[in-house]
Amino acid sequence: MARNEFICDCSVIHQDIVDKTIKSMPDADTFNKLADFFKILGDTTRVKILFALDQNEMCVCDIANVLGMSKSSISHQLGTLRRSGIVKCRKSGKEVFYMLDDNHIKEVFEIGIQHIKHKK
Amino acid sequence: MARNEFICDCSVIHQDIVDKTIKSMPDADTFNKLADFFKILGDTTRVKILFALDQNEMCVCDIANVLGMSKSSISHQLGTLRRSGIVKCRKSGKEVFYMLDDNHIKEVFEIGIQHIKHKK
DNA sequence: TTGACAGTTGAGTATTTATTCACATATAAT
DNA sequence: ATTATATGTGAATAAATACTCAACTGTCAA
Repeated sequence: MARNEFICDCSVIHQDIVDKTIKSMPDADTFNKLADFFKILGDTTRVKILFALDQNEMCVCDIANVLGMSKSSISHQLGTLRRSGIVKCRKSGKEVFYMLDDNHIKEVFEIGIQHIKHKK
Repeated sequence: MARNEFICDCSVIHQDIVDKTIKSMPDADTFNKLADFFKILGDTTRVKILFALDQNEMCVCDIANVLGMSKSSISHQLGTLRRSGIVKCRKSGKEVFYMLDDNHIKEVFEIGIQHIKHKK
């Protein structure tokens, strides 16, 4: 009770479960990085980009045309994906070709699709 | 060129790739649902809740104590998770026990952890 | 050098959303 | 009935963020 009043306003019902669970929890940094990873995938535009890049490497202009969006918005999102280590790029003259830099993306997508089909 | 000027301001560099990719893209609804699924996972509090529930079913008060957060915020997040079909609950007297309702969660987490370790 | 094109980027705006707060609901115990 | 406890919920606030716009860099070609 002494500790809990500083943490939240409830009386703990199952102290044993709470203690056991707290011990098993990874550190905050792991949770933050995990959430950040999923946050990146949690945007329609980025999901489309990643799906497209899973098929071919593409330049910014190609991606913009596939998604029917402006180059600027695509470039912003590619920057986000690049900083997250999910895509990488290679320059070729004036063009910059983007490609996936994480072979887990396809697996994650497949599980996601299983989820949405299961819950249709 | 005629179509592209309505879509974005760029001249398409690789029309064949663009056309092929557009054909392979799922419908917008699928992308939206996929992004929504990942968006749910893209929050530190919800990730922690799901990790905890993967170990034991727990009541709201227990979860609040494990995370060190208010019952209200936990309840809000549980509502979000419930509406997304990721957790379900059972009532027992005054208490409401929450548990996972999607066996894909653990798999998705494992892939996410692989990602963050790979990119440390 | 000049122009055209591919891409990047910072500021601004509008939308989404996580938490808090206050209150409501529900169940159990007295 | 009344009280206490467990949870749910609407409104408000603050923070995060996706897109647009305008300007910029860098590269190629004439």
